[in-house]
Amino acid sequence: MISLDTRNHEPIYIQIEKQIIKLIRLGVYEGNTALPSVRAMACELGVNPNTVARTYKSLEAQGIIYTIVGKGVFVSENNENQLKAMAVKQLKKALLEAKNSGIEGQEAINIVNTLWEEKSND
Amino acid sequence: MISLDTRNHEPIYIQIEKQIIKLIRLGVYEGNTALPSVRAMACELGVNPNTVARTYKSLEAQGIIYTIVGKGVFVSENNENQLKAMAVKQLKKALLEAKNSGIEGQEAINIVNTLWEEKSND
Amino acid sequence: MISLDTRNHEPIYIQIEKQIIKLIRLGVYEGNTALPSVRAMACELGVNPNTVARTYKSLEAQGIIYTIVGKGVFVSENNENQLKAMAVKQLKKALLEAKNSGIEGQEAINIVNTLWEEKSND
Amino acid sequence: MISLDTRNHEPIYIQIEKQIIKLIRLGVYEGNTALPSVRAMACELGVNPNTVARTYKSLEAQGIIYTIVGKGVFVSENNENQLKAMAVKQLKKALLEAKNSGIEGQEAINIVNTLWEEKSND
DNA sequence: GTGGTCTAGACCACA
DNA sequence: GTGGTCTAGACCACA
Repeated sequence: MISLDTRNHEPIYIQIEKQIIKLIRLGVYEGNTALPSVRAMACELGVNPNTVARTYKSLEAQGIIYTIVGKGVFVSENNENQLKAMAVKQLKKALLEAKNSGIEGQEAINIVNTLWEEKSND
Repeated sequence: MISLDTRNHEPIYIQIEKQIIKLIRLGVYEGNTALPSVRAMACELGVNPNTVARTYKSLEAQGIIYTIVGKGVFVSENNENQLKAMAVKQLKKALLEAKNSGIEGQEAINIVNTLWEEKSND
Repeated sequence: MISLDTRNHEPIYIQIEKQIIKLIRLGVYEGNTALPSVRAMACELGVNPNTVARTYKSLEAQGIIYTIVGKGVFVSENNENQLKAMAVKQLKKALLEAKNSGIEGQEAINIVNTLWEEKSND
Repeated sequence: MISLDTRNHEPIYIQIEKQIIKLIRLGVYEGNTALPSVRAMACELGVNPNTVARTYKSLEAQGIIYTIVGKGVFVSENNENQLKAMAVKQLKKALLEAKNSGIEGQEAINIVNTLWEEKSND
């Protein structure tokens, strides 16, 4: 369910992180259920366990997952609000850049309308 | 006119690039006029000439500036459309991510309205 | 009477250990009376018996409990002084660190006063 | 200036972290001056560069230092307040544990008085 | 078995 | 030269 693009300059551990967040958002990984172990995930993705461990550490630092040493890594409960807040924050940053690039509010709204009319795609 | 934030993890050459683009957009650097030489710009900003050279290379690769060997670096003419298209493309990408993160169109529009009401800030 | 916080990174066996010490201090477990067996305690807490065994081993190494093979695990007599001494030692260590971090004696006393005014909380 | 105790169960990267914080507090490393590079520090301490990198990442996450990729790692300015707040927080936690261990406020104050009378030692 | 730490060392972007 | 990422793999505490 997770695909890596090694040509992409985005670090692998970030690519994994983003896709896990998406999977949590979609409900594939539910609250308090275990994620694949570091080793299992690493094996599945064909990357080094250290790389997955880095992803998990980052997600834990954000409160999205929690680890129990010796038991595994688990999805935090009720992180909907948190994920939403992260998305809003990113959107604001992007919109501010767009504004600074000379895009008018009406243009931005037009783009929003066009994109949200289409069917959702992941 | 260009300010660098060394604490920001955005590479220096990208920070310079973005601000040159903004200055071109604002008309500070006009079509077919010369930009400061690599050395002059580097000296003014207190950075390594290699860094400015990297910025200019990137801008040239995008067609925003052009080099005349032995004479200097010049702003391309009529790159308004191009700069606009770049900004729109970036915005679309960001909005698509927001949509995939579960943000509703109306929410996005509300954020747009809030941000564009405020006074322009750089 | 013992509650575990799996999200806390403090190892489970240490959490159990601290709470047993507190229960002994509070007189819930009295001298020469038996603690629940490893299996009973593990079952009650929903943890692996190995984990409880580790706790008991640690408590025995500190002389707080003793084992009679085939009969069970018992609370040592007269360990008040010992528990007190342990607590004082830990406190001294923490205060020394605080002092080395530049905290003034008066500040420390103020914090003490604030904390001891409040109602005891576990 | 930094000494490691490999027998100590405290991870090396944490030991380094604590000692760098102390050196910053003591003014050995001043604001906006560079720390030894990852490689230099690793060489000096006889540890792997990755270990030092982990320390620096952690310090950066706490805002105590900042890195400029390609240039080095620098001490943040004005982190006195921050370092102080960290120390106070740690002290509060330790005092709360002491209180829960049955230590009386007056005893804690006595220990404070005893320790702060002595000459400061690092 | 599970995550955490650490080594040894490679390659990369950046300044 | 500087930090960032990644691999390969070892050893450890913990459950």
